[in-house]
Amino acid sequence: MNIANRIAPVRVVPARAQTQGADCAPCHGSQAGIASGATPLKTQCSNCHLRDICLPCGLDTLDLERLDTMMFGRRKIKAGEELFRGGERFQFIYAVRTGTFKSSLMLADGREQVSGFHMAGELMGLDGLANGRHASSAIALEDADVCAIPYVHLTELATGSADMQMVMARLMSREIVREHSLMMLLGSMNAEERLAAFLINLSQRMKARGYSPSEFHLRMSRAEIGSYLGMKLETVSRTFSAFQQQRLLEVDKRHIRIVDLEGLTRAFEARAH
Amino acid sequence: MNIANRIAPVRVVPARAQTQGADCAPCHGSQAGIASGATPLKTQCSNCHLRDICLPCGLDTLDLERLDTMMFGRRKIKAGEELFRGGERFQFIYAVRTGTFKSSLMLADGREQVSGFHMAGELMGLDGLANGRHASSAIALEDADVCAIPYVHLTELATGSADMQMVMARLMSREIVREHSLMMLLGSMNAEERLAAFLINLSQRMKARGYSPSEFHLRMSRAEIGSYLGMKLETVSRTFSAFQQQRLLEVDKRHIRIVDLEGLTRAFEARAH
DNA sequence: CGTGGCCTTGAAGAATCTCAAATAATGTGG
DNA sequence: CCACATTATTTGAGATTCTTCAAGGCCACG
Repeated sequence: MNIANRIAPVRVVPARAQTQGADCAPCHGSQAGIASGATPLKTQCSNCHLRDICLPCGLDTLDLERLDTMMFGRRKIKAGEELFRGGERFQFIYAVRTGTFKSSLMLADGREQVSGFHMAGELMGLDGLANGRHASSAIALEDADVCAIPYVHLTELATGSADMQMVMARLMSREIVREHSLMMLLGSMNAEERLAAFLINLSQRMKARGYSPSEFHLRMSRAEIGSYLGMKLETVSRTFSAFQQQRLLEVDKRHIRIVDLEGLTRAFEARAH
Repeated sequence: MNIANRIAPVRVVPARAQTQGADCAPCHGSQAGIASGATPLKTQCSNCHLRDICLPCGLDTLDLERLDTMMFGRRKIKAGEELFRGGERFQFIYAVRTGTFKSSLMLADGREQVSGFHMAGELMGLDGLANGRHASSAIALEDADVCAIPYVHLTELATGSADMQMVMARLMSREIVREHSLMMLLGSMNAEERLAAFLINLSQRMKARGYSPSEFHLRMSRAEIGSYLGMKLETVSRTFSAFQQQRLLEVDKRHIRIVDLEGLTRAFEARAH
């Protein structure tokens, strides 16, 4: 089993059908309830270029049509802005259309812990159901664009369709599994393994979206990577340098080129014992 | 905000209604599909002493009656035995009735990472939905007794009831939030903070079940605590000793008495910065 | 009463963090 | 277009925390 698959998306069987606990969603016309920033755009899940890796993935034509009847608002978020904040009332689930987000948890003393990075087709906000309030905040790392999916509508839809219910449940479960991987990583890996796992996971997600899996641009800072991986930014930086010296990567600031994927994979399987 | 609340259960509003992503479930009569160990016992959710902290929590009388019509199998597990294993086909969600479990993830190289401890009224197995296979294993830490809840039945029930759907979704979301807390802990706390958080969380869960919050018996070994908290067993042991010297605890092997809860709470809020 | 498992403790070593400084990249206002 | 402020990144060196290795004690069990 490939540990990299456990780091976030977790893709196991047919691939396509499980990109991540995140997905795109139908989008056409804004709707009451969408807070500021809603743009009256008309798009539908069935036409969305992300349909295969997003929410509708796994649904049959009938359910897809029903999804299309929903009026999802679109929302544009500028780099650095919050999509939602921890503690805020939970109303929507958000599907990333373009851009990248980080989600993070706040401690009373102000410490921040990044709990995930989200790219096109991935969902955010699932943690809000528990208490009716978002547990985490979502912040755009670059200018971004999301579908705001009213949770109540989704529930209504699910009431009639077992498939739809299944999809929802699976999405949440996938989020749980994704977090499992992160726990694993935080609980029992060293710096090199963590960073290797992170990069391999990113690589796979880029690939799933049609981008080069071996060369990409990081949207997050060293500090954010560090927070996510449970290490200090200096350690992240040093580990990047180490990988470069081992000729596994070529690093130029945020531009990454994976030179030796096999080696990188070994880097996080190579446990002392 | 109390970080302890973020360590596992995460209880925010009225308390009762959110004990943990785990719950008891109706139990009467065994049913086809329950593997070995099923015992034909007849109990119903509505009569279960765990009903307020388990699955039925939050359901109205009608839904409760519908739950009662389901035939849940009971299963006894001896200390050290597996309830289910990672990779196994997902069929049931399990509610702890008596005893304590640990759930853990396996890495290819054999390393184990404990991802949670589960006590009466808490649910296990929610991570199986994602791929139709359990991602983690559940092992009894002492002789235990569970309700095996066939997932498909639950889905059927949910198809008719928005409330039931809500309950399910909330359970899963709670699991996500619970894991958030662990991530936070693993990602940004030192040994003392981790152990303090762990003990405070345990204390709260004991209290919610009617046991003394200040004096209890640990069901897990130092190694298991260590795995869960991302530290070595020796470090766990040393940290226990340190707390004892600081007169926060009295520790006798697995018997714990919290002498100074306030101090313990400070112990994991007291960050260097 | 011997054996194995679990826990505690010490001492040395390794990994990571902290502090500090230099460099590079970016944006601002003149 | 340039000087300057700001932020992100890299790198070094010492401090700290946690781990590793090792030894001994306690307890339950056969």
